[in-house]
Amino acid sequence: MFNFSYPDKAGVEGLEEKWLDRWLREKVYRFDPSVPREAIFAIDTPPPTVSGSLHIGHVFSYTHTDIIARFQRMSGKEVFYPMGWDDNGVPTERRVQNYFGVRCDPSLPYDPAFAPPSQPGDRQIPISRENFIELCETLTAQDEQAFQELWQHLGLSVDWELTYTTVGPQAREISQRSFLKLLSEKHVVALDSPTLWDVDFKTAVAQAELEDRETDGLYHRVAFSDHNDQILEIETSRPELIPACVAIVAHPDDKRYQHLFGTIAHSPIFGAPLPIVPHRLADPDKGTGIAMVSTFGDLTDVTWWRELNLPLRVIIGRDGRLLSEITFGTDEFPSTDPEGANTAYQLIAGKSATQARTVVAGILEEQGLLLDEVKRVRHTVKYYEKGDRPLEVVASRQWYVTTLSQREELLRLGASLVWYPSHMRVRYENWVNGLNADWNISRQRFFGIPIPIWYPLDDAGEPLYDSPIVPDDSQLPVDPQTMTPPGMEESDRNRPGGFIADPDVMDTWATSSLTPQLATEYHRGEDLFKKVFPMDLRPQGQDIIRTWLFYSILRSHLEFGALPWSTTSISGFVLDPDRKKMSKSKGNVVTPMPLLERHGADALRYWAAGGRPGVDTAADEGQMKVGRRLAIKIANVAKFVLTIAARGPITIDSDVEPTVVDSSFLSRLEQVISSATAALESFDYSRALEVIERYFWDFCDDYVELVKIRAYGEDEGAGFERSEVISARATLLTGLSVTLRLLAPFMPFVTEEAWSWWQEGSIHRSPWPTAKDLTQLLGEYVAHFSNGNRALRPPVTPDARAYELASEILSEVRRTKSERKQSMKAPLSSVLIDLAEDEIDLFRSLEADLRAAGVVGQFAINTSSLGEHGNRIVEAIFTTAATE
RNA sequence: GGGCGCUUAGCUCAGCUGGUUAGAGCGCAGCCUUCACACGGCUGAGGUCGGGGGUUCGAGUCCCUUAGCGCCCA
Repeated sequence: MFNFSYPDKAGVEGLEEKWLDRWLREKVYRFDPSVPREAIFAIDTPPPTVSGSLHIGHVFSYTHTDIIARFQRMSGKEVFYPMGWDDNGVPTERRVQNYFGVRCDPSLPYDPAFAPPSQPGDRQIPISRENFIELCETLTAQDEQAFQELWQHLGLSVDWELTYTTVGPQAREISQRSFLKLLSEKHVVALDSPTLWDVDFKTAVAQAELEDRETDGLYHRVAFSDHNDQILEIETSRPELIPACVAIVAHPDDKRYQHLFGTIAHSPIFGAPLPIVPHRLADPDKGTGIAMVSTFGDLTDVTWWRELNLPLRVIIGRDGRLLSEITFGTDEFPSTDPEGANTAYQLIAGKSATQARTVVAGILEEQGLLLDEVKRVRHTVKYYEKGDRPLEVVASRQWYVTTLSQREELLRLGASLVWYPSHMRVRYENWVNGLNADWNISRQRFFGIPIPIWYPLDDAGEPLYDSPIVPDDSQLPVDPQTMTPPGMEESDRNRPGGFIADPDVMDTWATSSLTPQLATEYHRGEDLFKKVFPMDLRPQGQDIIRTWLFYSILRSHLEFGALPWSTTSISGFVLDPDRKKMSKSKGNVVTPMPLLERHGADALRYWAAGGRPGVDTAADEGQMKVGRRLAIKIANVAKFVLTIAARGPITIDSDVEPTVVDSSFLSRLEQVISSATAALESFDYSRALEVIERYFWDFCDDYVELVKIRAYGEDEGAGFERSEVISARATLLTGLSVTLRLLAPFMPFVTEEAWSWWQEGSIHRSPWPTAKDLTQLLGEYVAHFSNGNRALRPPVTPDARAYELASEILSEVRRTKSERKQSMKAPLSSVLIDLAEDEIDLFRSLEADLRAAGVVGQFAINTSSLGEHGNRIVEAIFTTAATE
């Protein structure tokens, strides 16, 4: 039996605090790993970047996932739903620098007494690598707290005992072990080669981190000289690279330059001999159609250098400035005029590329080698996505993960992954098809997971890169900067015959791409991992398909030969209320906490659930208000139904058969259950909500209104049979039970509250409603209302038209009253309605409910003019003369 | 330049495999307050589906074309 206990006034205030606390205490969302794999639904949660700001976009996409998680849990799955914190990498470093006003100087020794200033000063304080890392750890811990509070307030049904981070000891261990495994299988290699390089961050970056930006550039038309000392006009936007020039290229079919192929030209100012060679990548329509090749101005230069076997003349350093120790007239930098070349070079040595450009342009102009006005152009230049200056190409030693050779397999895996929405697959395919480099995973940064490698030093103290020393598996995780390789002593570090550590850390994606392994605790023995991997769902943003999703597939493929999950769901962005993209610089970022406090978690979730999968959605407080109203309505109708139900058992002498309209209503409910379930099974939470919400308002406006008088019972004097009263109460309660459960994934707080007024246990662990439960539930409630003495007789075959017809007539009665400006309670003495012949019997079975709900004395039936009036109601006579 | 998505009521969006008078919410207008709900309820007025062409008995829904917006990639 039920324990009905509901408040006098139903509201939604304070539900978050009450239920959050209880859910945590009662471990409602705890994952039970003992069940078989088929009974598990595993989610590879996106670990939010904790150093980033909290914004409404987080609420949006995480709510989508939580709705699915809650649905799966109620459907009987044990939901593996961990939370991760992404605290790794450059964003954290940058935040620590700004927050504390410090910078990392790896040459400094550790200062155990160091404490950051309370306010960042004007100048960044240099601190040691270890001090810097400590600050990173301190700050991320704080940031994680703020995120956790938001998530809990929002009601995410995460199991907080499954939290992981992307830079902690487990992450280090898993990342390093995976690195070493790929290394032993030659899927990770170190190569000395030209790399895209950010001169401010002083690190290599990968293709996925590039961004094309349209920038102002200057085209200089420069006079080179050909083998006959004739002028050869070449256009370049980077004249400062003339000293790094190694060749000149034109398209093989370009008629203008056929006669020059095979000859030697010379660069202006520096007099370097330059072979003129054909290559298909030279664009005849660009400039004069003939281009200088430098090492390196961009990635095309790299291709030319490689394919044409050109020499290397590096003048740009890792800080983006021109190297000082360049001498012309040497083998490396040949020149017909070493003295002039060196004098000119002295003017640009040590300058930034931009400064040097101006200087060289000045010299060219002075010497009459600038053939035309310098032209302003808009062109696209590659930037590091987090960087402020164009990328340079720098030759350096980097670690790469095999990628290009896996293209076909990666496409095949992408095709076998289920995508919601499905067109997002195309973005992945475009990316894979456009790959042009292996994945560079080494970064020349401080806060990250170290490359777990040392190198022996020969007797001259030179590192032997070809024979790296790897740690024992039992040593992991290692920091090669502070730990020593097997069999060596700390005193052997940096000493001829000893060893040095690899100075680099891994790209943060090299760890984030392992979140399935991290979450399933791959490092701890393989029980959980074996059971849960591959996981079921990867929810994530569309912006990181080329990084997180792509890299995760790549790693899983290389290591396990399989997809890491069967399905991915891709969320859209949140736009500001004016449908503009939110960004810090525009200052239009919407922060979630004030909204949560103003409207409540259920209301924000309602708004989020309205954003269809993959579709960009505006932060709309209007929708949040609608959500809040819905939550209040849920509480109220629940209270009302329970008020009626609490009137208690009625004595009757036969079993109960549900009335025609009651079973008709139940068949509508059955349809709602099946379409909502189907939508949720295919991750279409917004469609499910739409179906459920529409039904919910029908339930309130039509069904409850239609039967409430009957359900009150005999003492209301409405003249219903006792069994009809029980049928109404049982159906109302059935409707309420199902309605609350259908809404629970969307509005976990108010549904839990209403559930607690009459049920044991959390609604979030109660079974998801199914069509076949309805009869059983109804039977239980019939038994309840008949003191356990009576059962449910098999329901009549439900006639869907009954509930429809009743709703239609009730709605017309309301319209009639509204049009005559009468109260809904104004009595009508007589209503004349149109019915088809075959509707009359059906109507008779609804008539008593309609008379009660519409306060109608009697209905008169007209069968002759159906359809002529456009309405059912032909005429309505008010008991007291209507004013019109 | 290539790709993907979008263009339906004043606003934000549904409309899945083509089929009865195109739907919802917000906003707007009108009405209704002691008996679930004024942090409310009921009722109503608004569109011919970006433009053009085609397929079809029939198209918002398929095809072609065109314009605008957004995103991704080069």
